[in-house]
Amino acid sequence: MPLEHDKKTEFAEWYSEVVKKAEIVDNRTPVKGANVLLPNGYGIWENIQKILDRELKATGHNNYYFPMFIPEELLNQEAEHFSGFAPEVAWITHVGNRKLERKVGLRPTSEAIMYSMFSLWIRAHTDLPLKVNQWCNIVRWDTKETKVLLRDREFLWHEGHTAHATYEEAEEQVKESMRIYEKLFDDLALSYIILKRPKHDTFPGADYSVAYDAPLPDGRVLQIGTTHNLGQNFSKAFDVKFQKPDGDHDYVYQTSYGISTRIIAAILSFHGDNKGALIPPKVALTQVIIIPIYFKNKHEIVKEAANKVLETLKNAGIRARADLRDNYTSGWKFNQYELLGVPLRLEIGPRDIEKNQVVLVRRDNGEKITVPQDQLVKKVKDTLDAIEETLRQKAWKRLEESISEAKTFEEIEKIYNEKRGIIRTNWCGNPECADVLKEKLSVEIRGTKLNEEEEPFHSCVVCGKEAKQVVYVASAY
RNA sequence: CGGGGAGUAGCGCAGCCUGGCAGCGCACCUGCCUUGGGAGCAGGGGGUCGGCGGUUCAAAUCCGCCCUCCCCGACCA
Repeated sequence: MPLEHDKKTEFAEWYSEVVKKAEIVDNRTPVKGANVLLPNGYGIWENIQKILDRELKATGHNNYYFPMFIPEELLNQEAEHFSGFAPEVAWITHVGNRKLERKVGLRPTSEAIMYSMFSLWIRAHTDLPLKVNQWCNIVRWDTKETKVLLRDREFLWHEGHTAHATYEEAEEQVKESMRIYEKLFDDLALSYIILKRPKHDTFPGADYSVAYDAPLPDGRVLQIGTTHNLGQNFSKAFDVKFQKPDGDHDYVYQTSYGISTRIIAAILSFHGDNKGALIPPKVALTQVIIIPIYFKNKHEIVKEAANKVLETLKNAGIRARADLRDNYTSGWKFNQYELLGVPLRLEIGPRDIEKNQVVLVRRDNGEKITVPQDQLVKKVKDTLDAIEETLRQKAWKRLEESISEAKTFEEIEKIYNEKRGIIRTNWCGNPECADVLKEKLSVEIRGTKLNEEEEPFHSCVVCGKEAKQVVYVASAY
């Protein structure tokens, strides 16, 4: 077994191991929580960027780049927003030996800097909607323990920010962002539950937040994406006004949404196994690895055949690579590329050349498929699709299995101790009851179903008073 | 921030108690040979033993101070 730790029984250790051995991240950097994304990891991000960027542009977003420096007074302009992020903002206080009169923060998110510019750009309803996207790095200097990709001090993300003339348009924008995200998650074969966050867990300064929680194998959930309806909270704070057709003035209605490199942690956790990573085909740096099977005196023939197959696949738009090195045995390569998570392996040796065929081996189930050369491209594409579909089905099955129901505190406690997962239960709406859950069981009220009023089926799981909502509770990263 | 553990080659570790040439496995380089599930043989390269100071003829080893990382807890958008 290539990995020393078992995914099922030692998930935390397995995760740390797979992140490093699958060459996703090298965290041997001088600064805790700020790591190197290696080609096999950054490649996932680049492909996510391509997918998202295409959709964002198709829906009228434009890419911008804003400064990463945010003066304190600007960040402070929306009080709730500031107090939400203040504890983890990194500040520049000195330049050389000279102390700055006003310290400058490194963006923990870009609302403040962006909206201060929006107020300069937006004059009238004819300037709306404004749909801004930015790809950038973010700094959130957690003093507590960091964890590769799950909680880094510096990470990459995309952030969409829009301004609209009406609340209804902003509502529509929230939905559009969700459609874009759900399409991406589908490409990544991730499953999730969509929740409207409770008040106390709403993005600082937002009217409400919608988030995607993905069930990880250890029973905890990971937020893989989020979208906020900001209402007029920020436009009032940053004075983003526009003139309406009737001549009146109003503050714009805003939304923001984001997906970060954290999602790579979800990809690894969902699809990896004890052999290593398994990168979903749509985002894998290498989709097909070609391994020549050499035999004495037949090196050149095999090498030539492998190169020919490589060309064919590349010309068909498939991200293929051939490992022609002869100082590693084919067995070693099989294991290596399984560790790296390449979804499909193609073997070609003297026997195959004679029969004018190749052998495909699926990373997800190890199945070997013999393919005539003239069907090569089609079979490879079909198999990549089949792998993705298998991963997707497994993912949704996991979500289904992770949800359970509890009426009483004792039941939650029991479920928490046995398998965790997502627990459907009832809540009175009092934040104190949420605190009790967090303190006693370290589980959080993650939210309510978004477009579905669910009738409480019991009294509040903590205090026993009348429940107002059906909520979903989980232990989160 | 509190409690515990650990820093020796890229990785994993031994050596420390009892001071005396800095080692082992994997990885890496060269050559031969091999290749359909992690081959073999031979040769080779790589070290501020976390840092600073002290004791000593002599420190990876003993003493002091500091730094970093990991685990548990607290805290945390």
